[in-house]
Amino acid sequence: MRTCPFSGGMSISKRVCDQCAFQSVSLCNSLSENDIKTLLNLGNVVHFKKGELIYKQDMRPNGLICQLNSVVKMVKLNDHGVEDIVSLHKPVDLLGITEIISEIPYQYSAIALEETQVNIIPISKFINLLQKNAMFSFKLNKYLAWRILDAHHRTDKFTKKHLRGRLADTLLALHQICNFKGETDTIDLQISRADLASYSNMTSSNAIRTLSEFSHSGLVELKGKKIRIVNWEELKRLSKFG
Amino acid sequence: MRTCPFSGGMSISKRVCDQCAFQSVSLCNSLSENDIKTLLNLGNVVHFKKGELIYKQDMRPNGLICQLNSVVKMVKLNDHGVEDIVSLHKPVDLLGITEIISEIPYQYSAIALEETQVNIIPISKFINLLQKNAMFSFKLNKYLAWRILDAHHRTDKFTKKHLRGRLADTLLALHQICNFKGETDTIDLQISRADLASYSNMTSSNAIRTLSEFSHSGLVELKGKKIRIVNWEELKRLSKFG
DNA sequence: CGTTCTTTTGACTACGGTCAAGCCGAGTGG
DNA sequence: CCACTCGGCTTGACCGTAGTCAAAAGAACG
Repeated sequence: MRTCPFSGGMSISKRVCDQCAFQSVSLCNSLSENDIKTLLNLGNVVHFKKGELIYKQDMRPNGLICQLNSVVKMVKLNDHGVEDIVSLHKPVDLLGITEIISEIPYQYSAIALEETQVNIIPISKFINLLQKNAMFSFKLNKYLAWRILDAHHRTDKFTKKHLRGRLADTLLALHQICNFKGETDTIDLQISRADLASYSNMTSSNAIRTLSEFSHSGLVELKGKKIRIVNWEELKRLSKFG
Repeated sequence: MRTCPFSGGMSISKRVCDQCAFQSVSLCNSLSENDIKTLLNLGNVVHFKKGELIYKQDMRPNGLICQLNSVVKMVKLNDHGVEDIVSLHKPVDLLGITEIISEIPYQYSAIALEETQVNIIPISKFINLLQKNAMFSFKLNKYLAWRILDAHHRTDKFTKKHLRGRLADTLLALHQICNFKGETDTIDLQISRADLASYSNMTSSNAIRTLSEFSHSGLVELKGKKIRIVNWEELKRLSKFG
């Protein structure tokens, strides 16, 4: 089993990346350990507290963020001034890379869900690396291609599935996002029901309703914000179509 | 005004690419004329008739398709065995590049809407170019980044807009797709109402209903498959939110 | 222990999907 | 030249999924 051994360019711990779902694109699928080291050597480490804003929508990027420890959520202001959750990122991943490469302002805000460190790589150094190192650039193409496939998956999720399917999909995705902590069946993320809902593109009323439906039919067990997946098979079946 | 002067590596005609909407990603935004020439020199030209299948979903790619002349539609089989339209591509564009880079089977089928020529580049030659030429690889990163942004736009279209907004968005996109022919206000594409509907993620009943609503309120004029956009401002307003 | 925010549940509403019938237009044959 | 047929287009009536709104219960914070 391939491993993705990074944590902040400080200490090197093991993180299993082969479990990465389609939905949680990992840098480790395309970049080698040395590639990531090369990248991290260009930047410096910055500390963020729980709930802190890493960068803000509409601002111009001034550094590529390499997320090293905890889960980061991407949010976007909707027409009603509410922040919709767009995606969740687990370590190791690159934040804001699309905007940097396209030379546009951030499309989303990035928020650390837990206390975390990130590595910030100056844009010029990153671009220089890409323009000089064909193999690195090639691997980044692979990473971006996966992000495209992931985006298509997301569209399919929202256009082809009903409440139950979307929520099941979300739960499986959340599990993939936070399973790097070693927990097996339990989703333990500090996200509200409203976040859960907007990640599934539904109202929180419906997310809660559907979740309690899952709970009553023995698919999951709810303990506050913690969700334990009981019936994996049925949940996967629902996420395919239900 | 920048121009994108390609047609099949055979004769060189002018195609304006600066008009490219966000929705109709063009290769010319990221690759230079010389880059595209370099690419085309690796492959050979193949001719396709109107309605002909360029490649089929679930098959393994055996060449990168560079689309040179006419509009190509991407379709995906849905659960009911019907082909949903996923995207439309105008020249010059690369088809199946995501699958080739990710080394997976085609996610969609590609169909030529009109008689056309494509340039087919052997995968090994293409990969070799990427791995050797850092600058080319870098520019392809830009292209893929645009595709990611485009995919996000698509998700937004489907999750945040109602029938009218989605259809307005589709009409503006279709115009961008086929305006390379020189027509100014008219969308002249050989696609059925059902295609129009599935491109807008709605039933054909609703696409037709909404289209005739647009027609009655003077937004568009319908002449068979041809759609002439009359009230651009209102259509753009609707596509933002309606 | 009260204030405030989040979660939960219920009743109502509306957007959009389903289904079916009628219409139009192109191609075919009498 | 005019029925006839067949496929896509159009419209209407009905229904189901999911959004809105509100009220109450619970959790978190000082």
